[in-house]
Amino acid sequence: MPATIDDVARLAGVSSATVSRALRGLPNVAPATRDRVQRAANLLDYVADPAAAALAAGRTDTIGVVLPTIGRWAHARILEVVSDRATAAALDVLPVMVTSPAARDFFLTTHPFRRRVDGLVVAEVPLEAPDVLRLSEGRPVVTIGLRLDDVDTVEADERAGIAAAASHLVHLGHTRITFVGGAEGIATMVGPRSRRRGFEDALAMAGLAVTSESVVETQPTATGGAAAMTLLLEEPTPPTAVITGSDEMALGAMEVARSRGLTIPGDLSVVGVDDQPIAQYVGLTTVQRDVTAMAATAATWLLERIVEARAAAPAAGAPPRGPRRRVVPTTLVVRRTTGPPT
Amino acid sequence: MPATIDDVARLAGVSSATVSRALRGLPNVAPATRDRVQRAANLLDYVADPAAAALAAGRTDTIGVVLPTIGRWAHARILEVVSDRATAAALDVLPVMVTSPAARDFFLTTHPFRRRVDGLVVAEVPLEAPDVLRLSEGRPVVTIGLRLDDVDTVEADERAGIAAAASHLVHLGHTRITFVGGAEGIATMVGPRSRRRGFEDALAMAGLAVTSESVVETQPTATGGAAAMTLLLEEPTPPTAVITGSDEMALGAMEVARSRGLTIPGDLSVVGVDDQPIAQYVGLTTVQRDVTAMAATAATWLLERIVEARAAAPAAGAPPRGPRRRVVPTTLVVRRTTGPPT
DNA sequence: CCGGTCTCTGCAAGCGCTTGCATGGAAGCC
DNA sequence: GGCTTCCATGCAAGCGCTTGCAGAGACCGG
Repeated sequence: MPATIDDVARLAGVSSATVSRALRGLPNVAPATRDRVQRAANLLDYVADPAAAALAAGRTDTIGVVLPTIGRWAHARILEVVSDRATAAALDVLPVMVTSPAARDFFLTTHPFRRRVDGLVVAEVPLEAPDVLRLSEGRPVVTIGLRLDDVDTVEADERAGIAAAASHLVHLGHTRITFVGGAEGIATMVGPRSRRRGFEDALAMAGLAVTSESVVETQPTATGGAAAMTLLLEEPTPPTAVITGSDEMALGAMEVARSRGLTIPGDLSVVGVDDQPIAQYVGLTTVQRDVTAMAATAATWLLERIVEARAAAPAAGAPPRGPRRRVVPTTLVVRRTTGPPT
Repeated sequence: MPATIDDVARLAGVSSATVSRALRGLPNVAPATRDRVQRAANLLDYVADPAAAALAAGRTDTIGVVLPTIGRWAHARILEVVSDRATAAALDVLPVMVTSPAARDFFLTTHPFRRRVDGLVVAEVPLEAPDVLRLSEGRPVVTIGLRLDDVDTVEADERAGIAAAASHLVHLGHTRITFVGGAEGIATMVGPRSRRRGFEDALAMAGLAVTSESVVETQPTATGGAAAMTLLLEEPTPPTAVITGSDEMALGAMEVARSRGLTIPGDLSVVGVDDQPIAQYVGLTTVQRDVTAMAATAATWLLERIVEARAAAPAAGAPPRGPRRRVVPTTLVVRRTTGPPT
């Protein structure tokens, strides 16, 4: 039903090859011809069938984005920014959520992902190097918050950020500080471990002991933060300050504290991570991660690599440049949820 | 480089037609054959090229999701839920952001969207009926918060929700209540207008006059809410309560009020819309919209329509059932940002 | 035991593009 | 002015699947 390239060719009085070249802006098409073709295409409301184009040209004009969720702020923002950049480059975006191990396996084995994309960004999904290799099959990959050999990576300097947060609390006079982490055990993901290390750094520097009780683990959600806080408040000497792995967790923790009658920051200081827009409006002290910059960098790099790959296809002599790395700085934003212990 | 269907066929000792049928679970394949094919496919790590399949079969196994943003909570959540449902049905999702009029035009004219999807959900993007017709070209469409003739639609009962919020404020004793709306002027979108109407309903019922000053318009973001609040506080007799069009706007407004030294809810009561998870943790009184249910319904309907369309292709005798409509109820959730005026 | 039914499989024709190669004519060069 | 070079275009061979059609057995009942 929709017009095909042959319809356009007939109407413009040229061959379909010329239509293809004209519409894609390839060289060696006479201006007058290009014009005529363009007009014919407009008249017929023609757009090339992406499936046919993909099959013939061996490219999909799509980039994949692998994320643990879409609903959580940082992930949504990553998808949004990458999507923006991709659209500007005339590429589509294929988001895939890999939340559970089961989803991961299905995705790795059954999903025709690798056939569908020209490149992919993997954001904060705990995949091992072989998995990514399998997914990409030679296509360009950029990861966010995930360090793999020979793969472009952008990450936030969470270690420094958390260290700054911890030392901020120390200077305020806190001595019982707990770090509430989310998913610290995943090997390939840099965020969790480096957050924890930053925490230990700062405490050590301040001469405070890092006991097994000063670090707890939970889900990286508001609910997880709430659960952890509940447990902490049941201890004989609860902390006077907590640093959580995300703003969501911080809010969850705060709500529990409040409902127990604690004032913030009087009885409890709370620090989050991300500085999502909400944080400003609720006055949350937090370690700001420039998620936008991370996503933009990842998108830019990926697009560059894709262009490279296309150009290199005939030449086949691309200098195998080493992987790019970028560590985006973090900033401690002090607001109203931290103060001296009373 | 990757294995093709012929590789599998050769290895399994059958024709490619049989491989195709076996792998897709079509009938009329001997169990033993199916097994052999499956094993060969596994061995070669074969997955069918979606582009080739799409071209041959005339379907894309993809659904499009058109949204104004991905970053804002409700939109991210819609995308997440739809994506979940689609994955379960072995479909991919193609998100497209239509934020500006320019993006809209590009999208409508240049983007090969219609060729890429088997159906689409349009969520809170102000598109006119002809636009949607053009996009869908006969494919199934479901809209969220957007009422179009002959198109399945799911929406929240925002009118009732806002009315409940307004009457809640009236009962608390407020007489100077302002509604801060976002994008009320868009004709096809039901949310904005019905919110406003609900507001007027409740005020009229309470015998309060709806003046031109009791409704203001701004951007549907935190910044927009802040800007509106700033203006309101400069008036000689500012309102003692505001209802905003979203939780984000409410938070923006609250922050401005706080920074001016007003207490909440003492000096100012604030109500939002959505009840995103954050709202609970900041104690925001809000009109809860069940975004998850809306998105799930939209996804379910769309998938049903797609299945119908596929089945009907040979039969071509589908009873042209009228469009489905669902209005999801809203609930006023009273928390700590509303109280009697002092 | 033979024609009629099923079931399973293969053949081959596309699906709508892209692109290497060939062609013809115009332009450029000495 | 003849010959090379280059530009604009067309031809046609795929890209890797799906699917209508047909054929070959297997099976069945009378």
